[in-house]
Amino acid sequence: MTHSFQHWCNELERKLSRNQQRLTPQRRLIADVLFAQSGHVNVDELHQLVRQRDGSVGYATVYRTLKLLETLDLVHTNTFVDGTARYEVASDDDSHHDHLICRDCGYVTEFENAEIEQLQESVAVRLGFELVDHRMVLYGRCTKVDCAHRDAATKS
Amino acid sequence: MTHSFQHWCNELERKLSRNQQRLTPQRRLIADVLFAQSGHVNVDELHQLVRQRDGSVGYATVYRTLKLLETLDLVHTNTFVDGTARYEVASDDDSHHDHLICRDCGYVTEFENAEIEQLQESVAVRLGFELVDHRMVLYGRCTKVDCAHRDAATKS
DNA sequence: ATCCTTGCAAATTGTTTGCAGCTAG
DNA sequence: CTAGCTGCAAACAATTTGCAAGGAT
Repeated sequence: MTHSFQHWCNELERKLSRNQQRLTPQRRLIADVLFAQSGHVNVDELHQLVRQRDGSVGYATVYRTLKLLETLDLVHTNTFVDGTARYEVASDDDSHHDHLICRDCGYVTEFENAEIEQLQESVAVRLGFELVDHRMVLYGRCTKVDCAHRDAATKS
Repeated sequence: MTHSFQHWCNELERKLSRNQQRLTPQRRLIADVLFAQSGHVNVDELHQLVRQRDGSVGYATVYRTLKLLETLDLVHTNTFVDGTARYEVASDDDSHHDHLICRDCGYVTEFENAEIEQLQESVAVRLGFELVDHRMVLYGRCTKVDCAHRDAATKS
């Protein structure tokens, strides 16, 4: 499950100071905004949201901060929605969720499935690999006549 | 299983002529080179290989041809190796394979697993979607001390 | 003082497009 | 001829980088 911003931010500060790096106002702000979004923001969207709170933050800083957060393993990246990099806060525990995305409206749902993960593990072993990570995205369509999530698409 | 170039190329010609499009020498050459590579070539590599046989073929033609082949469903695209688009010949039947990629050497292995696909189907249904497609990539490491595929990496 | 960070602008990278000439039917 | 196709160069979009100035320790 996702934890509190407080906790996540402490984690961030701790990891930064370990490398003589600083939790600057810009970084804290970007982290805050990213955390507030439940997930899958791209750099442009994030930058705009950040600017609403501090108009002086530059594009490059958002890029650099996200890359930093990624190397600290505090956010995860994916590019499956529209090719541009999108970010989401990494979960605290070692749990891993995958994504199901609607081809009609672009709505993204998250899910976990231990059974599949187990099979992935055994596939890897059978092929002589130690499984480190995986990415899985299901593409589908709402089964209703009118895509139930179509509203969600227009908002983005 | 993958079929013969002959067959695949006929398929290409047929689909092209259906839309008053032509199987030009350039397109045939690109198709040939792509087919010869077992898979996962990017545009740059492909372009260089093509140029070895015909130095006059332009970059844009390679891009356009690949996009064309993709819309005709004769090749598949993926970007999971290094972010750049990579291509592989689409399989004849409706079988679908996924990829296992070594974090150490970048070697790509393919596999099929019906059990996982079945579970994906049921996950989608449970969430109210009709499953259309999926992408799955496993990231691992060779279990040997020396990555067994390291040589393959240096060649790319 | 030192060294991390920032904002800006310029540079890169991967990919797409406009256009004039060429080619097949 | 007409329409599709090509190569080139220019255009684009996403991301990265160099640099001089600002700020924390």
